[in-house]
Amino acid sequence: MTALHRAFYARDPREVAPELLNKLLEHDGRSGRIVEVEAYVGRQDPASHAYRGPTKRNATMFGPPGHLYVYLSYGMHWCANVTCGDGLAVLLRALSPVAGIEAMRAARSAASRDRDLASGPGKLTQALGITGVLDGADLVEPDRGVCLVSDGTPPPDVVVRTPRIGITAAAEHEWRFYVPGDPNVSRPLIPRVRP
DNA sequence: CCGCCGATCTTT
DNA sequence: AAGATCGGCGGG
Repeated sequence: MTALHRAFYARDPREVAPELLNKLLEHDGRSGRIVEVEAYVGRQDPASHAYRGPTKRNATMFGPPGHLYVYLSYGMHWCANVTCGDGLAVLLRALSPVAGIEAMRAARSAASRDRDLASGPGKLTQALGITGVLDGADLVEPDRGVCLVSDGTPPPDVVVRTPRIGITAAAEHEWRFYVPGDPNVSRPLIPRVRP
């Protein structure tokens, strides 16, 4: 494990998550700036895939940190996480497109505006061409064409924090983080509570 | 703009 | 049977 991997290792994903904001995710000539993430706190988090311990699906979450955990959501959308070791992970929820935008438009025919290209966890994998074959890829010392880098832009001084989207268990925790004012964020506001 | 609903398939 | 989602459709 390198020093860069150690930046993720066994660290609380609630700390790692805001630090990932403004980093770049690159794949296949396309890249986007990370503008929205959520922390999943492993065995102690009922909303995490790792809550019940290691399984075939979540094996990558229990592998080395700084790797990509990809899973199929609702039978049709791929979602991507950065692993932090020991079942801990950060879900990548939205990107601001930076390079390869034409390729993203081609991959995202449903997007009528560029702000819809990667404004959700399933959309961003589609925009970058990330699928389950990349599950387990090393993001720090890239081995399969997908990587996480910084272009020197630090995380924002102020980060918006809200409850996580689309979960029912442990919904009370504010473990979603996003860049204020960014038009690519999946849902700018705090999700409404159903009566 | 907002809310509802179906698609699709893996996991429990 | 539910799920870390998305997009099309209808209504306001």
